[in-house]
Amino acid sequence: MKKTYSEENYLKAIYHLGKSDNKVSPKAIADALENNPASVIDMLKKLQDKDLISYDKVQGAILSRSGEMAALDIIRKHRLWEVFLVEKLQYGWDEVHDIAEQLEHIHDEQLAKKLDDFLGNPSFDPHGDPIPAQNGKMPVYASKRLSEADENQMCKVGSVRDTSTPFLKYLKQLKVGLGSRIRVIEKMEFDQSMIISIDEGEPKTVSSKMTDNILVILD
Amino acid sequence: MKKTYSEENYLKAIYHLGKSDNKVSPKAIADALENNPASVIDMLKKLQDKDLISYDKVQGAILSRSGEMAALDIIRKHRLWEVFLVEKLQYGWDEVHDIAEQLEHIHDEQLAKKLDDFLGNPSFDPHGDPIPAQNGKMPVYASKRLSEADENQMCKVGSVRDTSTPFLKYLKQLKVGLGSRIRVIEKMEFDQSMIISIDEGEPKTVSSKMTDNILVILD
DNA sequence: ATATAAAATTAGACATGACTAATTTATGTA
DNA sequence: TACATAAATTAGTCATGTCTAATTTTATAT
Repeated sequence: MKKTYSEENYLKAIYHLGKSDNKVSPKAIADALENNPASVIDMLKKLQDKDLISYDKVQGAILSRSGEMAALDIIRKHRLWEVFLVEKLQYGWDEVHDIAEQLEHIHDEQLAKKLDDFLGNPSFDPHGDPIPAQNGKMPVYASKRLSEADENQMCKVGSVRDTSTPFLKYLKQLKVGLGSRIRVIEKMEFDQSMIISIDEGEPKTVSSKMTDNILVILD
Repeated sequence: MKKTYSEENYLKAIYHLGKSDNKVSPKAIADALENNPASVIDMLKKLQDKDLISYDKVQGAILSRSGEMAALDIIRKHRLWEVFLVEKLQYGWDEVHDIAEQLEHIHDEQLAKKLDDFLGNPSFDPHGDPIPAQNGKMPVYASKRLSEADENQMCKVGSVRDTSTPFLKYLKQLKVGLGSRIRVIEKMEFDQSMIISIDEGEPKTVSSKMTDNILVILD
């Protein structure tokens, strides 16, 4: 039961969208995949026929057991390849997303396992995201969004939730990376923006869109 | 001017078929790609429109300059990935072809270069085939087909011309690998089969199909 | 030279996965 | 409640790359 490139991308998108507790609507999927809702509905029907998801207007799209395993398998491969690209090929962490997007679709029975072993069985990818095990289990570790940290709190960047190239480039510019130490100087009530100091540098203002997408470990 | 997966496969096939001096006919391409001549003709037209090849009934398909560069680029990537799979991920040389067939289509400006550096700039892939440089130049070394060797000639396996899984499995069974020493014991005039000794082992009979696809360095 | 076979070509169809435009269903607000 | 808007859905179209079936061209053998 091999899946097409497209099917795999839909399953992945549905998985990610399903993590937040909102219902996974055709519109949401269309936005995530940058295509249109009509196309999405066509594909949802196909995925439902293959028992990879269930879909109805009220519930939205929900991954079946096999759909979720398939999604986790793609995500596992995506993140393992990201580790490879950064650790072995010396790419920057903000450059690897699009390449991993392609590599994740390579089909081979043994590949993920062999790559995993070669990389030393990493638990997290270069963005700090957990790499699912073969059985689909996710390694977890305590973390909060930066937006949830209190004023004067010191914390360490553990991972980023948005791994799009523009966001990562923005972080690079701010000199924020995994492990960067951030002190919350002030939280603006009205728009949730924050003034922070990065690695004890001068204060900078960042939006809630930024702080919502950074996961930190509190000191 | 990025090429599709399919276009890349056609260019590669045309390149390989063009190496032997036969004309590259729709039939030959169809056989190589395991599809049918009608499909091939459709694609040849598209490739011609993009100036990647020229095609007419008499000459067959001929790669243009840009078509050849594109083909060499795919072959370069294919062979680099094969080195990676065998050297780093511990695959057997008979297992990697189908995976490399997928990996060769990954698009990224820097990838081939970075992979090449990571692998230590290898000149030959695990099957002994030369890896084109970025500029398309092929490393060369003297070699002949085993079928051209004389009786009693001692030689060393330098590469294989057919890298299909069935052929490689057959070689594995015969215990023939890169560097194996082969002595030609007898050549049968009538069907060009040969009796050979592999690494001084007991004599074995092999067909001309086999000896035509093994390249050797004469002692 | 001509019959026969093989190869090349054309025409028409199909699957996949996308699109636009029109329609229906929900949701939210005055 | 009723209108306005957003979302979901349907119908029809399109590009890509494939196929089969028929037809034409080329090559081969007697």
